Amino acid sequence: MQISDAELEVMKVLWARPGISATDVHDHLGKHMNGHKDWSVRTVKTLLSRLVEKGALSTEEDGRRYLYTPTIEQEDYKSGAVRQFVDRVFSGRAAPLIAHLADAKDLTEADIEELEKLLGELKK
Amino acid sequence: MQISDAELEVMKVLWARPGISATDVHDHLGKHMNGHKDWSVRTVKTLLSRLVEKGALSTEEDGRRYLYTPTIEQEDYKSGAVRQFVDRVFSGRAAPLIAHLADAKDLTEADIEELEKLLGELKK
DNA sequence: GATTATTGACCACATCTGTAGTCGATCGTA
DNA sequence: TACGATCGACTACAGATGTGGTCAATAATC
Repeated sequence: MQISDAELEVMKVLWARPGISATDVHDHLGKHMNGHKDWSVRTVKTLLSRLVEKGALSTEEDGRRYLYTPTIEQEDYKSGAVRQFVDRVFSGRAAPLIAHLADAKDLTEADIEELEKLLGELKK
Repeated sequence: MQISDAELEVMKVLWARPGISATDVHDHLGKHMNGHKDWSVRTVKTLLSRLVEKGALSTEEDGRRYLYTPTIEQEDYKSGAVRQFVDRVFSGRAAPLIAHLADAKDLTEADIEELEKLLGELKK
């Protein structure tokens, strides 16, 4: 189940607040998503429809409108996305990916601490 | 500069062997890429053209044909791809990505060792 | 009650992608 | 030298994606 960039933004809103309407999704996209998502309501509705078609969202009627809820957990989606990405760019090898993260200085102090904690758990 | 999935496979061949012809790229795709890339030569040529258009490859005439060479380093591409991915799926936070890698058991023993080495360097 | 706003259903349309095909020129081989 | 293989240029075409419009029904407001 492929989810496009724009669709993913919509999913993020619904993962944070499952069971809201198209208009609500539109409002939250405007407000919370750093402003750079100023799609029209139509556009958001199209994205919602496509996500329903794809089976990523389920709907519940609420009077004349629909309330949307993700059918997949965000964490499950992320796991799949990570695996796909590692396969695609790093031919399935995870370590080089981490090296790149470090390179790009995308790792903060906090990230490094978290990494250490993770490593501790992995070695158990 | 967006590079699609299919185009990336072509780039991988050319990163490994810069300055080869379309036919050579086609042959290497068949041989080395786990067999699941059995595109026709036409398809490979289309991908090459698109990559040239996008500026990802440069060409050098060699008689009647072209030799192709990447204009971007593979490592640079990877860094960009990682950053984009982290932005898109993890809203820019790298640590959760690593947690997912661990979750998905995509990390082998060797990866974990490499991670430790990396951590050592990061803490310096 | 009449007008306006909202909603879902369906439609539009350009660009990107995957996957080739056609054509005219040329190169190598019988 | 005639013919098939190969090359690049151009064309094709369906599905995905980003972005939104139209329309008819209905809800909300003056």
